[in-house]
Amino acid sequence: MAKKPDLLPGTLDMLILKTLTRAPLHGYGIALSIKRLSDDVLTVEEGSLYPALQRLLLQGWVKGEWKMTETGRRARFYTLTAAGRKQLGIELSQFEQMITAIGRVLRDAQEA
Amino acid sequence: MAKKPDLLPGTLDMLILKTLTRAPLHGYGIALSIKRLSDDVLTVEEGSLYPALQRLLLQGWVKGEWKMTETGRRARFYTLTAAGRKQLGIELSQFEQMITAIGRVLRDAQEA
DNA sequence: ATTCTATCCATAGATAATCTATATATGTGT
DNA sequence: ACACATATATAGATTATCTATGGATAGAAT
Repeated sequence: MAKKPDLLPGTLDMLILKTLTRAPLHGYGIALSIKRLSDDVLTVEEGSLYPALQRLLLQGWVKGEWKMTETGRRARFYTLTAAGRKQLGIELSQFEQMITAIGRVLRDAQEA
Repeated sequence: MAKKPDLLPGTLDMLILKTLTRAPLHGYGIALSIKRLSDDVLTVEEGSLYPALQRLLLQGWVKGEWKMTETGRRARFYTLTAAGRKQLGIELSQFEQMITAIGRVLRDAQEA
């Protein structure tokens, strides 16, 4: 039985950046948001999430601040930076290009 | 400058299997076909292609036979097996599910 | 009180997929 | 002779993800 992957490799950073366009969120919240919006199809494991957030911090695409949640827990909230917003644009257009290209191969495009 | 990937990780096997539904092909031909159908967006490097073909052979999703090309070269032609056809179906539906789910996150789906 | 579940962070190690680079060989065109 | 397209293949590096932990706190349930 071929195991179903939790997400499409290469898309996690884009999903996180997109999620942060709505509002700053902590890691756990990001994971929950992606899971819920995707109707439980996409699951972001901690072992993928936190390394990804480290990557994004290092690139300067997000910044992090420790704050309190509404429920009185400390959590690190991530905010999209201007560079991050720009990066999201790049990733979105590359992704769309890829998907379109894959679609052409899958639909067995005959040359015009 | 973020380097643009040649393909979306996790999609290569599917693309190869799909390509073989048209006709048996050798490795080089598969790579060319994908490149052309995708309008040069998807490039399959040798270092990705041949390991992928080994995987597919090992799984029994394709079989390989040495033959002569029209131009008189020996080349290994790959043919889709019944199991391969079934696998392609699985991968196609998983892929579509993933893309749909990613689309929901990217389009910022509000709950109904 | 204690236990369970949910919330929250983070890392180590394994696994898998892809890319870079290289090696080999033949046929065609110039 | 030389370049280019055709054709296969592997070694090694890189990167991304997953599995499996480990910790800590809050709230609800028993």
